[in-house]
Amino acid sequence: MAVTIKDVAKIANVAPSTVSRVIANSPRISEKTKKRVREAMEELGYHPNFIARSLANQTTQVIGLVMPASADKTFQNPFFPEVLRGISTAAHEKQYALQMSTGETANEILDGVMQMVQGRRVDGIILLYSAVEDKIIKYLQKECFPFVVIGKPFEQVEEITHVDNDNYRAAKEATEHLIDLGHKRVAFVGGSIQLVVTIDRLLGYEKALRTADIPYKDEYIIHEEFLKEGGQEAVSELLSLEEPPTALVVADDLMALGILNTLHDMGIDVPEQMSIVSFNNVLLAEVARPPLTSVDINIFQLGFQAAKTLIQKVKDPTEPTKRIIIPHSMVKRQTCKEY
Amino acid sequence: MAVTIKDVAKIANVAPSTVSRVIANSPRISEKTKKRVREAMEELGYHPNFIARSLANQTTQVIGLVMPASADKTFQNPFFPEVLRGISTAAHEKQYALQMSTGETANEILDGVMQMVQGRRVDGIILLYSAVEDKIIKYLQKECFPFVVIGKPFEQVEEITHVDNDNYRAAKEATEHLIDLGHKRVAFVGGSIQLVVTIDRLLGYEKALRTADIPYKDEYIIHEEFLKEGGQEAVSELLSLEEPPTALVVADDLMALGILNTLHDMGIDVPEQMSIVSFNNVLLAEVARPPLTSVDINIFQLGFQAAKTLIQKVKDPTEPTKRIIIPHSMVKRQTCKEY
DNA sequence: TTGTATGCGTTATCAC
DNA sequence: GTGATAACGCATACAA
Repeated sequence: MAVTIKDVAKIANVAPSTVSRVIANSPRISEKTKKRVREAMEELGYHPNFIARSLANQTTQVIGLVMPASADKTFQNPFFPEVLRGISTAAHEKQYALQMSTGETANEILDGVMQMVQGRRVDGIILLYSAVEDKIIKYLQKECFPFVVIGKPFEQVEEITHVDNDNYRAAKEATEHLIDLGHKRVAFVGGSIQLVVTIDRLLGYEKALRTADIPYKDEYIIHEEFLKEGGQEAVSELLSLEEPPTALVVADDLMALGILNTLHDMGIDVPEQMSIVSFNNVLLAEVARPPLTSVDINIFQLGFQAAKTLIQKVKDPTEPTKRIIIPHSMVKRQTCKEY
Repeated sequence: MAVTIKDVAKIANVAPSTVSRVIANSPRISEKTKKRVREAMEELGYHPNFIARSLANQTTQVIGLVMPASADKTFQNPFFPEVLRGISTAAHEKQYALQMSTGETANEILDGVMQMVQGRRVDGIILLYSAVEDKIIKYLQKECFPFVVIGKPFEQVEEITHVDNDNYRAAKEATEHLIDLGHKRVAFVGGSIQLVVTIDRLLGYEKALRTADIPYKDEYIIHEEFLKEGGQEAVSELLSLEEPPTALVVADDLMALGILNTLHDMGIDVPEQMSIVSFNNVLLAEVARPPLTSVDINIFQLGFQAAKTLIQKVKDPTEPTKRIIIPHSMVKRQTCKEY
């Protein structure tokens, strides 16, 4: 059995409660006994038992993370390591640990979340994605459990604390950039329409077209969670239209990479024959050939602010609902050209 | 306050201990009372408190994960989401939760591990990488805490349970493939020499050369944790040699991608003027242009087996030390050509 | 400033 | 089969 607070108390000649107070650095303990107790802790190699502490004060110092289903393609996106890094940094600063959901399907994940919450394993939860009709959000709301969403909630935007980009504006700007370059036939290649981010970016794209008086065509809109096969299909579909697009707004760097390669195989030059703007600006964007013009959404900050906000909320449940918008910026590289 | 075992006991008209036995599905409780208790649990919406359970039976059902420092480039490698998926799958099967280390530097991470262990937050630990002179391993050994390493431990290979590929043989085979194609000037581009995997692959590479009676040249060995700038430098360095290599063994797909692009920029055709074999076979390998010939190391299995093995070890501490080797296989795509 | 007593929600060891 | 009761290790209200 490990060394406990009692052992320390004994050899420091104080009561266990005193040791507890020293750990909490209570101001009402004399420096003298503090020192004595600390020496005893040192001597015995004492380390507080977090589980016992959690049980006593009903708080775990753990944040639960809900990732997309691991069976999901989304999981492979470089977006996740980077948000994780942001979350991890903020959590570490405030001495919080991170616990991940496991599960391959949405239902398994929901079960996992229920375990975390009801089992009192975590103090709060961060959802790393936002999808339509999300059961998890509904559950957490019902339970009044502290949580923060990364991305825009599908419903009740005003009532749910979230950290997001202004994806509508970002997509609008990206599209406008293409339009400014003279493109009139601009297509949109998005990820799963189940993801709110896809919806927002699509709306921004539409808005830009409308403002520029460019007709919106259904054939120009493609949704796929593809990487390789899908990319090929999507691209050849677009190119076989009577009026193929001259520019693409692509929802994600990873997709853009796939498209870039498919175009390369088809002998279509980027940016000479096709311009591309994508989103996220992960490392891949720099390393692609040609390097991708991509909208930097500041993924690290997305995670960092989410964790920070959640921790505030956990510590003070009266904190009001917040919406935090992380700024974006377009990084121009070499995939866009005048038309 | 949430509903506890006592509440259930009360309305089921039994003692709390009986409820506990029902939860554990003890055989010495009559089906009749079991049913009654379960109905009560249902009615009240009871969920067991994991923290309390952990305290009582000294086990958390949580596995700790030690990732590389988040400041580290390694963190960005697509390797991690994939091992995570493997670990997550195995953990989920056995009802274990996952807790991640946080921290930007090696020391911060060591502190975190100490918290996990001493704070009794986790039942066992998986190290997702293996580096030379690792303090964490030494600490875990000293504490006799159950852990498994993914990769080969730098020291005491026989005494540490680990899950690894035969990286020596994998690199040897990759190099031999190049040699079989007629290449005599084969260079090695590896990641951090602090990583044991790099060392193993380098040794395999050397062995292949020696076996084929090809002299080993220091100028042909490059180590860098680069992605973009580094890649450029490394490549131009190699190419400016009097006898530049005609083929490259690259330790990682991500690096290979960088090199591919640098070569492309320099107007050097792959595979016509330069052949490349890389490792890991992540999605990137397929999506690169040309698609990479890459050694598939079965990352998912690496994670899956690690978690499975750790759980066995946690449940039965007398389990002997194990070394599990996950098979690899070379996936030939389009980056190699006869010389 | 410090000690005592009690509770946190379970599990486990006795009894009966 | 089931019920008291004592841990598990710590925090805290209340005393002193």
